[in-house]
Amino acid sequence: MLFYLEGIHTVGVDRVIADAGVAKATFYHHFKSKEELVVAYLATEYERQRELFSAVPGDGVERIETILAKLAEVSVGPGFRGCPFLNAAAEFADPDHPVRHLVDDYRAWYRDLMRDILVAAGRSDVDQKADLLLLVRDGIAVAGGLGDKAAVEAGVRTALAGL
Amino acid sequence: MLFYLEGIHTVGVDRVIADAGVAKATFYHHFKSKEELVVAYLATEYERQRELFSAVPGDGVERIETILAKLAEVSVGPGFRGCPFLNAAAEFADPDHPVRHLVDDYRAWYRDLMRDILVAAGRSDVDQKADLLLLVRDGIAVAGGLGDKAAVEAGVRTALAGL
DNA sequence: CTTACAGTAGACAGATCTGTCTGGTACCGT
DNA sequence: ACGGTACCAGACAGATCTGTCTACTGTAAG
Repeated sequence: MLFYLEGIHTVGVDRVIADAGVAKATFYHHFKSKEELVVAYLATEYERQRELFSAVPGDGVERIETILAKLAEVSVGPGFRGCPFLNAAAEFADPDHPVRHLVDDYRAWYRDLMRDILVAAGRSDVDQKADLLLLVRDGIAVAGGLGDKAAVEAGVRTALAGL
Repeated sequence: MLFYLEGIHTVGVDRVIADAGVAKATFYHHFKSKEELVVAYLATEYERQRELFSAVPGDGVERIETILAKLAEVSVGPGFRGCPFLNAAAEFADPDHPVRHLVDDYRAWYRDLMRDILVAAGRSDVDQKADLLLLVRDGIAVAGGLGDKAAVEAGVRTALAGL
C-alpha cells in the first residue's frame, strides 16, 4: 500500500486511484473522503495482524518467543518501513482523531494478547510483563524501520529475558 | 515548534512565518526552502539534546539511571508528542533524505553515549547493552507520545534490569 | 426491453502549498 | 549623506490537493 510505503500525507488521492486502476468517481463512491480510506487502510491492517497472530502456534512463553522471532524477522526484512500504526500516529497529531483511536486499539489489543498468554501460562506479574512486551514491540518496529538490526536483536533478547 | 506539535507535512510555510511574526521574503532569505528549515529544526533539536544530556550529573550506571528517569519524566509530561526524530522519520520515507540522515546520526549518538558510559564504568557486553538502551529509549518515546504511562515505566525497569 | 446501478475518463471548482517578486521602510557603517 | 542590508506586507505564479460533476458504457435483474 502506498500509504505505508511513502506516508499518508505525501500520497494524494490521484496517486491512490492510479495505483488501484480505478476512476476518481468510483473511489468517492466507495469512500466519502480520503480520511475514510486511511481509516479503512489501518482497520484492514489491524484485521490482517489479528489473523496473522492467531495463526502463530505454540503455548505460553513458547508462543511469545515465536511471535517475537517473527516480528524481528519481518522488521529487518525488505520493504519494512516501521509499524503502520506508529507511522500513522506520527502523522496525526490530534489524539482524538479516528486514526489515533485505531492506533490505541491496536496497541491495547497487542498488550492484552500478551497478557492473556502469560495468564494462561500461569505466570506472575502479567501486567508488567505485558507492558514490557508492548514497549519492546514498539522498539523493534522503530529500530527495524530505521535499518537498525542490532537494536532489533537486543529487543528480542531483552523481551525473552524479561519473562 | 509547530513541526513538532502538528507534524511537518501538515504545517505550511505560511503558518511558520505567521507564528514567527516574520515576512515570507525574510524567511526565504534565511532558508532557501522549507526542507532546509526542517533540517535546521532537527539539527537544533539534536544540539539541544546533546547539551541537555551533557548536563546530566553522575557516573556510570547511576548516570544512565538519571538519564532514563529524566526521559521517562519528559515522556509522560504535558506537551510531549513523541520523539521529534522518530516522528520526522515516519514522515520521510526515503532513507537517503537529509532528514533521515539526521535521525540516523541522532540515534547513533545516543547509542554511543550509552556505550561510552558503560565502557567507562568497566561493564561487560557494552555493545549489546547500548543497543538495548537505544531500543528502550525508542520504546519510551513512542509509548509516552501515545500516552501509555505503564509502558514507559516498564521500559525504565527493563533497561535498568538489563544492565 | 427497460430500469437501475456501478463503472469509465477526465474536466472542473476551490482551497492550499511552495517559492518569487514588487515596492516601500528602517537601520547601520563609512 | 549614502550605499548596503535586512526587514515588512502582500500580490502573484504555478503546482497540487480534495472533492464534485458531466457524459458515456457495460451489465444484470425484473
